[in-house]
Amino acid sequence: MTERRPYRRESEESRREALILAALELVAEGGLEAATVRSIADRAGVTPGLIRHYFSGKEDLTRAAYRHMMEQMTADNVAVLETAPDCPLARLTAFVTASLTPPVMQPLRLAIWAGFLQLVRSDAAMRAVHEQTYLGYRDILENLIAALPRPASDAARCRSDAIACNAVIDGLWMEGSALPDNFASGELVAIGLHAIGAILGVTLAGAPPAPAAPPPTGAGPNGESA
Amino acid sequence: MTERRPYRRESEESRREALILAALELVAEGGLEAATVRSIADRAGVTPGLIRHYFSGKEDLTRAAYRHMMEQMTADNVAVLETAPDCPLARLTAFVTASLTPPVMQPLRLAIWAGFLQLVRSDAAMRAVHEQTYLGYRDILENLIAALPRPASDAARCRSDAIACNAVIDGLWMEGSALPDNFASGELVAIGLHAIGAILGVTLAGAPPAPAAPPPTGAGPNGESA
DNA sequence: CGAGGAATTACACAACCGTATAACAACAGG
DNA sequence: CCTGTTGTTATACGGTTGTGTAATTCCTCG
Repeated sequence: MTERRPYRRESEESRREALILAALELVAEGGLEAATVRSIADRAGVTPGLIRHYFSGKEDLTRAAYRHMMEQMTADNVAVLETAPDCPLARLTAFVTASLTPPVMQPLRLAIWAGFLQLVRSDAAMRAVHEQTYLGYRDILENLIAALPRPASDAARCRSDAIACNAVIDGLWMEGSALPDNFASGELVAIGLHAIGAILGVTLAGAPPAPAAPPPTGAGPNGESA
Repeated sequence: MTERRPYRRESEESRREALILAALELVAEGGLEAATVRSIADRAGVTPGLIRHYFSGKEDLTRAAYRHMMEQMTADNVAVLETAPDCPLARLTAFVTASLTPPVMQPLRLAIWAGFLQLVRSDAAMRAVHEQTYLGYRDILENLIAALPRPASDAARCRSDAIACNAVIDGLWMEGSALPDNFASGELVAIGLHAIGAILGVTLAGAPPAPAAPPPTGAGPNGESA
């Protein structure tokens, strides 16, 4: 006669979050295929059956995890705007800098993002999440650009500029995450600020707000500070 | 008594290529997890056991498929330079345009690229292929930039400019592939040329060489023209 | 303090995965 | 035409996957 494992009842919210975080960790470490129901449950400290109690299936959990990461990534990026000064140039600089430094720019996040991308293509619900997050990010960028003191600020021009600047950020984010050893510290931020400044016709001073601050140790795949 | 399936003997080269193409198609359609030995063999018109006759295992086939796609992608992009005129501006314009139009910019290619990215992180051999392809592409771009008639063409400046322009291309390539419905035809090319022109301080005429040419029908995931 | 209900575990099951191996058949050389 | 080689198929096996279901235990409420 084997003894049944003891357990504690917990709130639906904390259980769901624990399962989502476990899934994200596993995707970051070994790709989507490493995030099986058994490994997720094991890392979350529960048994596999519990997943189907809080999610209708593995696909449901996967969608929730993807939405969680995308929202937190945008939130991390937007957070810097709340403590940024009123000067439009400084706000844009802070936003771009945040996009190209941890915790937003992290190899693990690229791994998660890429791992989910295949689902974005095939699953309509996940594509909606992706589209909403992407357009939301670009909208913030477009507003920052529209607030700049520039001679001509056409509406269509602001859209094009936002797409271009977003591409610069995405491209640098991707390359810096995929090949972190090929770039010096702060190099990508300087390049990004210079390129975006050239596109917009303004000068973005690349004064680092925090001089070479390393990422917090022991952070999870989303850089959440516990 | 069931009848045994008839078959034809074929060369090692054609069999290997058929298996690689089948694997790429499946990764493009349903991600890495869709490319099982059975589905690959089925699409290639053979039985699963044959895979292990031409490859030491599934991992071996996966590596070969990744290398095949990366090499063909670079080749497609470089091909336009052979028929481009001598004018440095026109050559850069053609190169950027090719990077942001089919067959290089294709949703299926982004899917394949993302599907393999997790292996790039964990497998040293695949990371080497990735790094070599990326740096090779950027090197071509850097040479095109260095050839431009510009006032100051510092070596370090050329490197920074190449990284920035590469980021623009990568970002637009990614966004255009992930959300193809959100951009008008030719919009990404125009934005890319304008942004890169602004970064480099030159004017890139966005004269479309082929007016609204649709991608070739029935092309495989690599756009190979049979 | 006792009972109801729900959170959690435990177990079972069919389907699928990659791999190994033996049997067969298509083609080449005599 | 026949025989040997080997490309190819067929089949089997252990392991893993996602899911369905019953049993159990924790907690709340009366």
